[in-house]
Amino acid sequence: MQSDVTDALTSAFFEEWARVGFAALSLERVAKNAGAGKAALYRRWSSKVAMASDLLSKVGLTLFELPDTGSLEADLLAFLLSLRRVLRHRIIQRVTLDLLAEIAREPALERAIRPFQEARRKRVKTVIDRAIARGELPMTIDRETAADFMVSALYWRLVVTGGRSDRRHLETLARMTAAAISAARADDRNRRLDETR
Amino acid sequence: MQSDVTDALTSAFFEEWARVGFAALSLERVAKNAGAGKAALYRRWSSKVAMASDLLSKVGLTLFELPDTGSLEADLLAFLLSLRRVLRHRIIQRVTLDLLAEIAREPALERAIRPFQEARRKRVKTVIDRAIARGELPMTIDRETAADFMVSALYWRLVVTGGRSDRRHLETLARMTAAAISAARADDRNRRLDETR
DNA sequence: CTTGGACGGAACGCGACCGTTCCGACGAAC
DNA sequence: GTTCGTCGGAACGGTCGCGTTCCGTCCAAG
Repeated sequence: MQSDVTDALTSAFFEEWARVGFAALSLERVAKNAGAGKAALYRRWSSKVAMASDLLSKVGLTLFELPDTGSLEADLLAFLLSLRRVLRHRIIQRVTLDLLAEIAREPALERAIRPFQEARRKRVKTVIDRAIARGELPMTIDRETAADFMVSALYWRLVVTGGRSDRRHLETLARMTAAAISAARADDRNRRLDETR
Repeated sequence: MQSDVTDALTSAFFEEWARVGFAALSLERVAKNAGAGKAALYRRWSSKVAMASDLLSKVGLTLFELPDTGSLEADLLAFLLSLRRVLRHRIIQRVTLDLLAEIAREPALERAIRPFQEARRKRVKTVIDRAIARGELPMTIDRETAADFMVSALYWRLVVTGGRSDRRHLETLARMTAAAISAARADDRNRRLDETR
Protein backbone atom coordinates (compact mmCIF):
# COMPACT_ATOMS: atom_id res chain seq x y z
CA MET A 1 0.00 0.00 0.00
CA GLN A 2 1.22 3.47 -0.81
CA SER A 3 2.56 5.27 2.17
CA ASP A 4 1.82 8.72 0.77
CA VAL A 5 -1.86 7.80 0.67
CA THR A 6 -1.64 6.62 4.25
CA ASP A 7 -0.02 9.91 5.22
CA ALA A 8 -2.66 11.95 3.44
CA LEU A 9 -5.42 10.02 5.17
CA THR A 10 -3.71 10.42 8.51
CA SER A 11 -3.38 14.16 8.38
CA ALA A 12 -6.86 14.57 6.91
CA PHE A 13 -8.18 12.54 9.83
CA PHE A 14 -6.70 14.82 12.46
CA GLU A 15 -7.69 17.95 10.55
CA GLU A 16 -11.27 16.77 10.45
CA TRP A 17 -11.14 15.72 14.06
CA ALA A 18 -10.01 19.17 15.14
CA ARG A 19 -12.56 20.82 12.88
CA VAL A 20 -15.79 18.97 13.65
CA GLY A 21 -15.01 16.80 16.65
CA PHE A 22 -14.75 13.06 16.97
CA ALA A 23 -18.44 12.22 17.03
CA ALA A 24 -19.21 14.23 13.90
CA LEU A 25 -16.13 12.98 12.11
CA SER A 26 -17.06 11.27 8.86
CA LEU A 27 -14.64 8.83 7.27
CA GLU A 28 -16.23 9.66 3.96
CA ARG A 29 -15.10 13.27 4.30
CA VAL A 30 -11.68 12.22 5.52
CA ALA A 31 -11.12 10.18 2.38
CA LYS A 32 -12.48 12.96 0.20
CA ASN A 33 -10.26 15.60 1.80
CA ALA A 34 -7.24 13.33 1.52
CA GLY A 35 -7.95 13.03 -2.21
CA ALA A 36 -8.45 9.31 -1.73
CA GLY A 37 -11.27 6.84 -2.21
CA LYS A 38 -13.18 5.34 0.66
CA ALA A 39 -11.92 1.93 -0.39
CA ALA A 40 -8.33 2.99 0.23
CA LEU A 41 -9.25 4.02 3.75
CA TYR A 42 -11.26 0.94 4.62
CA ARG A 43 -8.45 -1.22 3.26
CA ARG A 44 -6.30 0.18 6.09
CA TRP A 45 -8.69 0.64 8.99
CA SER A 46 -11.95 -1.05 9.81
CA SER A 47 -13.69 1.79 11.64
CA LYS A 48 -13.39 5.26 13.08
CA VAL A 49 -12.38 4.09 16.53
CA ALA A 50 -9.87 1.63 15.10
CA MET A 51 -8.36 4.35 12.96
CA ALA A 52 -8.16 6.78 15.85
CA SER A 53 -6.62 4.21 18.17
CA ASP A 54 -4.04 3.19 15.61
CA LEU A 55 -3.08 6.72 14.67
CA LEU A 56 -2.96 7.94 18.26
CA SER A 57 -0.66 5.16 19.32
CA LYS A 58 1.61 5.95 16.37
CA VAL A 59 1.89 9.68 16.89
CA GLY A 60 5.36 9.53 18.27
CA LEU A 61 5.04 12.67 20.42
CA THR A 62 8.80 12.60 20.77
CA LEU A 63 9.39 13.49 24.38
CA PHE A 64 12.80 14.94 25.01
CA GLU A 65 14.67 13.83 28.05
CA LEU A 66 14.89 16.58 30.63
CA PRO A 67 18.46 17.25 31.73
CA ASP A 68 19.16 17.70 35.42
CA THR A 69 19.58 21.43 35.85
CA GLY A 70 20.58 21.31 39.48
CA SER A 71 17.51 22.86 41.06
CA LEU A 72 13.82 22.09 41.37
CA GLU A 73 12.65 25.40 39.99
CA ALA A 74 14.91 25.22 36.94
CA ASP A 75 13.84 21.62 36.31
CA LEU A 76 10.23 22.74 36.50
CA LEU A 77 10.83 25.52 34.01
CA ALA A 78 12.42 23.09 31.57
CA PHE A 79 9.47 20.76 31.99
CA LEU A 80 6.95 23.54 31.49
CA LEU A 81 8.72 24.69 28.35
CA SER A 82 8.51 21.19 26.99
CA LEU A 83 4.85 20.88 27.95
CA ARG A 84 4.02 24.23 26.45
CA ARG A 85 5.50 23.19 23.14
CA VAL A 86 2.89 20.43 22.98
CA LEU A 87 -0.12 22.21 24.44
CA ARG A 88 0.20 25.24 22.18
CA HIS A 89 -0.62 23.40 18.98
CA ARG A 90 -4.16 24.13 17.87
CA ILE A 91 -4.87 20.60 16.66
CA ILE A 92 -3.48 19.03 19.81
CA GLN A 93 -5.62 21.32 21.94
CA ARG A 94 -8.81 20.43 20.16
CA VAL A 95 -8.10 16.75 19.85
CA THR A 96 -7.16 16.60 23.51
CA LEU A 97 -10.41 18.21 24.61
CA ASP A 98 -12.41 15.95 22.36
CA LEU A 99 -10.46 12.92 23.43
CA LEU A 100 -11.06 13.53 27.11
CA ALA A 101 -14.77 13.70 26.53
CA GLU A 102 -14.81 10.65 24.27
CA ILE A 103 -12.66 8.44 26.48
CA ALA A 104 -15.49 8.17 28.97
CA ARG A 105 -17.53 6.41 26.29
CA GLU A 106 -14.90 4.59 24.27
CA PRO A 107 -12.43 2.59 26.36
CA ALA A 108 -10.39 1.70 23.27
CA LEU A 109 -9.27 5.30 23.01
CA GLU A 110 -8.01 5.29 26.55
CA ARG A 111 -5.92 2.25 25.82
CA ALA A 112 -4.40 4.01 22.82
CA ILE A 113 -3.17 7.00 24.76
CA ARG A 114 -2.10 5.17 27.89
CA PRO A 115 1.55 5.06 26.74
CA PHE A 116 1.61 8.85 26.60
CA GLN A 117 0.10 9.21 30.01
CA GLU A 118 2.68 6.88 31.44
CA ALA A 119 5.54 8.63 29.68
CA ARG A 120 4.36 11.97 30.98
CA ARG A 121 3.88 10.64 34.48
CA LYS A 122 7.37 9.18 34.43
CA ARG A 123 8.93 12.48 33.39
CA VAL A 124 7.01 14.27 36.08
CA LYS A 125 8.08 11.88 38.80
CA THR A 126 11.68 12.09 37.66
CA VAL A 127 11.73 15.81 38.40
CA ILE A 128 10.29 15.23 41.86
CA ASP A 129 12.61 12.37 42.70
CA ARG A 130 15.61 14.42 41.68
CA ALA A 131 14.57 17.17 44.05
CA ILE A 132 14.17 14.65 46.85
CA ALA A 133 17.61 13.23 46.10
CA ARG A 134 19.06 16.74 46.27
CA GLY A 135 17.44 17.28 49.63
CA GLU A 136 15.22 20.06 48.30
CA LEU A 137 12.11 18.10 49.23
CA PRO A 138 11.33 15.72 52.09
CA MET A 139 10.74 12.09 51.23
CA THR A 140 7.32 12.16 52.83
CA ILE A 141 5.96 14.37 50.07
CA ASP A 142 2.58 13.63 48.44
CA ARG A 143 4.04 12.86 45.04
CA GLU A 144 0.70 12.34 43.38
CA THR A 145 -0.64 15.75 44.22
CA ALA A 146 2.71 17.37 43.51
CA ALA A 147 2.58 15.81 40.06
CA ASP A 148 -0.88 17.30 39.55
CA PHE A 149 0.49 20.76 40.19
CA MET A 150 3.23 20.39 37.61
CA VAL A 151 0.76 20.03 34.78
CA SER A 152 -2.56 21.46 35.82
CA ALA A 153 -1.95 25.21 35.87
CA LEU A 154 -0.48 25.34 32.39
CA TYR A 155 -3.08 22.95 31.04
CA TRP A 156 -5.80 25.10 32.55
CA ARG A 157 -4.41 28.28 31.05
CA LEU A 158 -3.66 27.00 27.56
CA VAL A 159 -6.31 24.40 26.91
CA VAL A 160 -9.27 25.09 29.16
CA THR A 161 -9.38 28.88 29.11
CA GLY A 162 -7.68 29.24 25.73
CA GLY A 163 -5.28 31.77 27.22
CA ARG A 164 -1.67 32.49 26.43
CA SER A 165 1.58 31.81 28.15
CA ASP A 166 4.71 33.83 27.51
CA ARG A 167 8.14 33.32 28.93
CA ARG A 168 7.41 35.39 32.00
CA HIS A 169 4.30 33.44 32.74
CA LEU A 170 6.24 30.19 32.61
CA GLU A 171 8.84 31.59 35.00
CA THR A 172 6.11 32.61 37.41
CA LEU A 173 4.54 29.20 37.06
CA ALA A 174 7.82 27.47 37.82
CA ARG A 175 8.34 29.59 40.91
CA MET A 176 4.80 29.06 42.15
CA THR A 177 4.81 25.36 41.43
CA ALA A 178 8.09 24.91 43.27
CA ALA A 179 6.59 26.69 46.25
CA ALA A 180 3.47 24.54 46.10
CA ILE A 181 5.39 21.29 45.88
CA SER A 182 7.59 22.29 48.77
CA ALA A 183 4.41 22.54 50.83
CA ALA A 184 3.16 19.12 49.75
CA ARG A 185 4.29 17.28 52.83
CA ALA A 186 2.00 14.35 53.50
CA ASP A 187 0.74 15.47 56.85
CA ASP A 188 0.46 12.24 58.78
CA ARG A 189 -0.03 13.92 62.12
CA ASN A 190 -3.40 15.31 61.16
CA ARG A 191 -4.67 12.34 59.25
CA ARG A 192 -8.34 11.69 59.85
CA LEU A 193 -10.99 9.28 58.86
CA ASP A 194 -13.23 11.15 56.53
CA GLU A 195 -15.60 10.68 53.70
CA THR A 196 -13.78 9.73 50.53
CA ARG A 197 -16.75 10.36 48.32
CA MET B 1 -47.42 24.65 28.45
CA GLN B 2 -47.11 21.99 31.13
CA SER B 3 -44.11 22.53 33.32
CA ASP B 4 -43.75 18.86 34.21
CA VAL B 5 -43.23 18.10 30.53
CA THR B 6 -40.61 20.83 30.38
CA ASP B 7 -38.89 19.35 33.40
CA ALA B 8 -38.92 15.86 31.95
CA LEU B 9 -37.44 17.13 28.70
CA THR B 10 -34.80 19.09 30.58
CA SER B 11 -33.50 16.23 32.63
CA ALA B 12 -33.69 13.84 29.69
CA PHE B 13 -31.61 16.30 27.71
CA PHE B 14 -28.78 16.35 30.24
CA GLU B 15 -28.94 12.61 30.75
CA GLU B 16 -28.55 12.06 27.04
CA TRP B 17 -25.82 14.67 26.83
CA ALA B 18 -23.80 12.94 29.51
CA ARG B 19 -24.43 9.54 27.93
CA VAL B 20 -23.62 10.08 24.27
CA GLY B 21 -22.08 13.54 24.06
CA PHE B 22 -23.38 16.72 22.53
CA ALA B 23 -22.68 15.95 18.90
CA ALA B 24 -24.39 12.57 19.01
CA LEU B 25 -27.30 13.91 21.04
CA SER B 26 -30.58 13.30 19.24
CA LEU B 27 -33.60 15.41 20.13
CA GLU B 28 -35.74 12.55 18.95
CA ARG B 29 -34.31 10.32 21.66
CA VAL B 30 -34.57 13.09 24.26
CA ALA B 31 -38.29 13.40 23.60
CA LYS B 32 -38.73 9.64 23.61
CA ASN B 33 -36.87 9.21 26.90
CA ALA B 34 -38.85 12.03 28.45
CA GLY B 35 -42.03 10.22 27.46
CA ALA B 36 -42.97 13.16 25.30
CA GLY B 37 -43.61 13.76 21.64
CA LYS B 38 -41.18 15.59 19.40
CA ALA B 39 -43.80 18.27 18.86
CA ALA B 40 -43.78 19.13 22.54
CA LEU B 41 -40.06 19.62 22.41
CA TYR B 42 -39.97 21.70 19.25
CA ARG B 43 -42.78 23.84 20.63
CA ARG B 44 -40.32 24.94 23.33
CA TRP B 45 -36.98 25.04 21.59
CA SER B 46 -36.06 25.45 17.97
CA SER B 47 -32.86 23.44 17.86
CA LYS B 48 -30.29 21.52 19.85
CA VAL B 49 -27.99 24.49 20.34
CA ALA B 50 -30.90 26.73 21.34
CA MET B 51 -32.10 24.17 23.83
CA ALA B 52 -28.63 23.71 25.29
CA SER B 53 -28.05 27.44 25.56
CA ASP B 54 -31.38 28.04 27.21
CA LEU B 55 -31.04 25.20 29.68
CA LEU B 56 -27.45 26.01 30.56
CA SER B 57 -28.26 29.60 31.31
CA LYS B 58 -31.13 28.49 33.53
CA VAL B 59 -29.26 25.94 35.59
CA GLY B 60 -29.06 28.11 38.62
CA LEU B 61 -25.86 26.62 39.99
CA THR B 62 -26.56 28.35 43.25
CA LEU B 63 -23.17 29.54 44.39
CA PHE B 64 -22.91 30.09 48.10
CA GLU B 65 -21.13 33.15 49.31
CA LEU B 66 -17.84 32.30 50.91
CA PRO B 67 -17.51 33.74 54.41
CA ASP B 68 -14.28 35.42 55.37
CA THR B 69 -12.52 32.88 57.56
CA GLY B 70 -9.65 35.11 58.54
CA SER B 71 -6.82 33.44 56.66
CA LEU B 72 -5.91 32.72 53.06
CA GLU B 73 -5.48 29.00 53.56
CA ALA B 74 -8.82 28.59 55.33
CA ASP B 75 -10.53 30.67 52.65
CA LEU B 76 -8.97 28.44 50.02
CA LEU B 77 -10.20 25.32 51.76
CA ALA B 78 -13.72 26.69 51.88
CA PHE B 79 -13.53 27.54 48.20
CA LEU B 80 -12.19 24.11 47.28
CA LEU B 81 -14.95 22.41 49.26
CA SER B 82 -17.48 24.42 47.33
CA LEU B 83 -15.79 23.66 44.02
CA ARG B 84 -15.56 19.98 44.80
CA ARG B 85 -19.27 19.81 45.46
CA VAL B 86 -19.82 20.84 41.85
CA LEU B 87 -17.05 18.95 40.11
CA ARG B 88 -17.91 15.63 41.71
CA HIS B 89 -21.23 15.18 39.98
CA ARG B 90 -20.98 12.68 37.18
CA ILE B 91 -23.24 14.59 34.80
CA ILE B 92 -21.49 17.87 35.43
CA GLN B 93 -18.15 16.26 34.74
CA ARG B 94 -19.20 14.82 31.44
CA VAL B 95 -21.14 17.84 30.28
CA THR B 96 -18.24 20.09 31.21
CA LEU B 97 -15.78 18.05 29.18
CA ASP B 98 -18.14 17.95 26.24
CA LEU B 99 -18.92 21.61 26.55
CA LEU B 100 -15.29 22.65 26.49
CA ALA B 101 -14.75 20.75 23.29
CA GLU B 102 -17.93 22.06 21.69
CA ILE B 103 -17.45 25.69 22.63
CA ALA B 104 -14.64 25.97 20.13
CA ARG B 105 -17.15 25.25 17.37
CA GLU B 106 -20.33 26.76 18.72
CA PRO B 107 -19.97 30.31 20.06
CA ALA B 108 -23.57 30.35 21.27
CA LEU B 109 -22.65 27.84 23.96
CA GLU B 110 -19.89 30.02 25.24
CA ARG B 111 -22.30 32.90 25.59
CA ALA B 112 -24.63 30.69 27.61
CA ILE B 113 -22.06 29.76 30.22
CA ARG B 114 -20.34 33.12 30.45
CA PRO B 115 -22.37 34.11 33.55
CA PHE B 116 -20.97 31.09 35.40
CA GLN B 117 -17.44 31.84 34.39
CA GLU B 118 -17.81 35.37 35.61
CA ALA B 119 -19.39 34.28 38.88
CA ARG B 120 -16.60 31.83 39.48
CA ARG B 121 -13.95 34.38 38.58
CA LYS B 122 -15.48 36.88 40.96
CA ARG B 123 -15.48 34.44 43.86
CA VAL B 124 -11.89 33.56 43.12
CA LYS B 125 -10.76 37.16 43.05
CA THR B 126 -12.60 37.88 46.26
CA VAL B 127 -10.47 35.36 48.10
CA ILE B 128 -7.28 36.88 46.72
CA ASP B 129 -8.31 40.45 47.42
CA ARG B 130 -9.18 39.57 50.99
CA ALA B 131 -5.70 38.13 51.50
CA ILE B 132 -4.17 41.27 50.07
CA ALA B 133 -6.29 43.42 52.38
CA ARG B 134 -5.13 41.32 55.32
CA GLY B 135 -1.54 41.87 54.30
CA GLU B 136 -1.00 38.17 53.62
CA LEU B 137 -0.16 38.90 50.01
CA PRO B 138 1.60 41.81 48.32
CA MET B 139 -0.45 44.00 46.03
CA THR B 140 1.90 43.33 43.14
CA ILE B 141 0.70 39.76 42.86
CA ASP B 142 -0.13 38.19 39.47
CA ARG B 143 -3.80 37.76 40.24
CA GLU B 144 -4.60 36.03 36.98
CA THR B 145 -2.13 33.23 37.49
CA ALA B 146 -2.98 32.99 41.16
CA ALA B 147 -6.61 32.48 40.15
CA ASP B 148 -5.55 29.69 37.79
CA PHE B 149 -3.95 27.84 40.70
CA MET B 150 -7.09 28.00 42.79
CA VAL B 151 -9.07 25.93 40.33
CA SER B 152 -6.70 23.98 38.14
CA ALA B 153 -5.31 21.33 40.47
CA LEU B 154 -8.72 20.14 41.68
CA TYR B 155 -10.17 20.31 38.18
CA TRP B 156 -7.26 18.27 36.90
CA ARG B 157 -7.67 15.63 39.56
CA LEU B 158 -11.45 15.26 39.45
CA VAL B 159 -12.36 15.93 35.85
CA VAL B 160 -9.32 15.27 33.69
CA THR B 161 -7.82 12.25 35.38
CA GLY B 162 -11.09 11.04 36.90
CA GLY B 163 -9.39 10.72 40.29
CA ARG B 164 -10.74 11.23 43.77
CA SER B 165 -10.37 13.89 46.38
CA ASP B 166 -10.93 13.25 50.06
CA ARG B 167 -10.80 15.72 52.90
CA ARG B 168 -7.09 15.27 53.40
CA HIS B 169 -6.41 15.90 49.75
CA LEU B 170 -8.33 19.15 49.90
CA GLU B 171 -6.37 20.24 52.94
CA THR B 172 -3.12 19.50 51.16
CA LEU B 173 -4.39 21.37 48.13
CA ALA B 174 -5.28 24.40 50.21
CA ARG B 175 -1.86 24.43 51.85
CA MET B 176 -0.04 24.01 48.51
CA THR B 177 -2.17 26.57 46.74
CA ALA B 178 -1.60 29.13 49.48
CA ALA B 179 2.15 28.54 49.15
CA ALA B 180 1.97 28.91 45.36
CA ILE B 181 -0.05 32.11 45.49
CA SER B 182 2.32 33.59 48.02
CA ALA B 183 5.06 33.10 45.44
CA ALA B 184 3.06 34.76 42.68
CA ARG B 185 4.74 38.13 42.91
CA ALA B 186 4.73 39.81 39.51
CA ASP B 187 8.46 40.00 39.05
CA ASP B 188 8.87 43.33 37.33
CA ARG B 189 12.62 43.44 37.80
CA ASN B 190 13.20 40.55 35.46
CA ARG B 191 10.63 41.45 32.88
CA ARG B 192 11.85 40.77 29.36
CA LEU B 193 10.69 41.09 25.82
CA ASP B 194 10.05 37.60 24.65
CA GLU B 195 8.00 35.60 22.26
CA THR B 196 4.38 35.55 23.30
CA ARG B 197 3.45 32.83 20.90
C1' DC C 1 4.64 -7.40 -22.56
C1' DT C 2 1.90 -9.35 -19.24
C1' DT C 3 0.09 -9.67 -14.81
C1' DG C 4 -1.55 -8.25 -10.36
C1' DG C 5 -2.55 -5.15 -6.81
C1' DA C 6 -3.62 -0.73 -5.13
C1' DC C 7 -5.60 3.36 -6.77
C1' DG C 8 -9.77 7.21 -7.31
C1' DG C 9 -14.47 7.39 -8.13
C1' DA C 10 -19.26 6.19 -8.36
C1' DA C 11 -23.07 3.75 -6.86
C1' DC C 12 -25.53 0.61 -3.88
C1' DG C 13 -29.05 -0.43 0.18
C1' DC C 14 -29.48 0.68 4.83
C1' DG C 15 -30.52 3.08 9.00
C1' DA C 16 -30.62 7.35 11.89
C1' DC C 17 -32.28 12.08 12.67
C1' DC C 18 -33.77 16.01 10.94
C1' DG C 19 -37.87 19.44 11.20
C1' DT C 20 -42.70 19.38 10.00
C1' DT C 21 -47.47 17.96 9.86
C1' DC C 22 -51.57 15.64 11.11
C1' DC C 23 -54.22 12.96 14.25
C1' DG C 24 -57.32 11.76 18.25
C1' DA C 25 -57.25 12.17 23.33
C1' DC C 26 -57.28 14.74 27.36
C1' DG C 27 -58.29 18.49 30.60
C1' DA C 28 -58.99 23.06 32.27
C1' DA C 29 -61.56 27.45 31.60
C1' DC C 30 -65.68 29.48 30.95
C1' DG D 1 -71.08 21.23 27.84
C1' DT D 2 -68.49 23.35 24.70
C1' DT D 3 -64.18 25.27 23.36
C1' DC D 4 -59.33 25.57 22.92
C1' DG D 5 -54.61 24.52 23.54
C1' DT D 6 -51.37 21.11 24.69
C1' DC D 7 -50.53 16.46 24.90
C1' DG D 8 -48.29 11.66 22.91
C1' DG D 9 -47.79 9.29 18.80
C1' DA D 10 -47.22 8.33 14.00
C1' DA D 11 -45.86 9.44 9.59
C1' DC D 12 -43.83 12.41 6.08
C1' DG D 13 -39.77 13.65 2.66
C1' DG D 14 -35.05 14.80 2.90
C1' DT D 15 -30.17 14.45 4.11
C1' DC D 16 -26.15 12.16 5.61
C1' DG D 17 -22.81 8.71 6.62
C1' DC D 18 -22.34 3.92 6.88
C1' DG D 19 -19.78 -0.24 4.90
C1' DT D 20 -19.60 -2.68 0.52
C1' DT D 21 -19.07 -3.48 -4.34
C1' DC D 22 -17.71 -2.70 -8.92
C1' DC D 23 -15.51 -0.07 -12.35
C1' DG D 24 -11.50 1.51 -15.34
C1' DT D 25 -6.74 3.36 -14.58
C1' DC D 26 -2.14 3.22 -13.41
C1' DC D 27 2.29 1.38 -12.30
C1' DA D 28 5.81 -1.77 -10.83
C1' DA D 29 7.45 -6.55 -10.70
C1' DG D 30 8.47 -10.43 -13.21
